[in-house]
Amino acid sequence: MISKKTKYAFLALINLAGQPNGQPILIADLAQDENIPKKFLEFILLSLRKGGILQSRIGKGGGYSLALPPNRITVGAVIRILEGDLAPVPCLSKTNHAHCEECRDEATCGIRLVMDDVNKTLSSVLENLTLADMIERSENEISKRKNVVDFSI
Amino acid sequence: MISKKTKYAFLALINLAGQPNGQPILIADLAQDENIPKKFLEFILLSLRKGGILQSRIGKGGGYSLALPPNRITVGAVIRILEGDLAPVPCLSKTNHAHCEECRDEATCGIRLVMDDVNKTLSSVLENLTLADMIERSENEISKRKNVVDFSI
DNA sequence: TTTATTCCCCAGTAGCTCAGTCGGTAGAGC
DNA sequence: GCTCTACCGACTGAGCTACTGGGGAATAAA
Repeated sequence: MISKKTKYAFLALINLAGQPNGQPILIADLAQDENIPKKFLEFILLSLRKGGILQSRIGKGGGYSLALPPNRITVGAVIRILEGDLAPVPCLSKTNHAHCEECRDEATCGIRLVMDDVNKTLSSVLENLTLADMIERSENEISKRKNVVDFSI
Repeated sequence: MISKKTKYAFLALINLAGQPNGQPILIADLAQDENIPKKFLEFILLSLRKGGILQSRIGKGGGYSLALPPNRITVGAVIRILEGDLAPVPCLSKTNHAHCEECRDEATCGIRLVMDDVNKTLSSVLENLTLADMIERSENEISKRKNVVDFSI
């Protein structure tokens, strides 16, 4: 289950992606638009900036904007920035690998071997889905529903 | 990331699967064998029994044993019993569906649409991996390593 | 150079979950 | 009826989640 933090991040990113020619938007406006607690959003955007997904400018006319085009912002990257490593067991984590104390032999541990499969599958799905997909899917769904309504009139 | 509870559960299940002709094993023995806090293991085994994966007998000669053959105990079922629903967003949960208050329109929410894909992929992977796979993979790895050692002598 | 604007950053907090622990109850077999 | 075993509810300390508050620092316009 993704945290609220991550969900807020996606809402913010979708909003930012909709901004005409990448114009910066203020934390305060974004917070109001998306109904996200301002201070919390501030922290989220900062994390995304440090993760290289957003860029910011201080002072008048400043704000946040995407640092990459939406089709290069993967769902996996966003989740990894906000939730940390997404390995299902500590011994599979690349960034902060910690071997499991319960494990007798890490190399032959069945749990690890099976979870590695899960991990690989999950990673590949999350790396192949992008912010652009999120937006496209949503738009497709909206127009599909609109057509249904139009026909039914 | 799976919790320690779930990892203990897999360790216990692997141990139980190795028991000759499904003989019951005591919580205390299992706890000692696998280095799991006894009281904690007690609760885990109880959950698995309620989930239909284990069966128990009280009194002398009692204990726990598998209620199903290892190839019918899926990794997904075990995780679901111990961690609860594995839906990535509350609005995708089948068992306790709660719509996300942030969401304007659930039907056209891009986050939901994309996460549904993730959810489906993850579910199908977890439902296709079983306790038998865990054991088999581990044994394969052990024999593979043993051969390497044999040849190197 | 002042001032308004905007992000940056640290510190704290209520409530919840995780990983257990304690103490007792109830059923099965001898 | 005694012993062995699983069953069950309540409790706890540490750490995490979802925030809130108070300033500080960079930037641009005046």
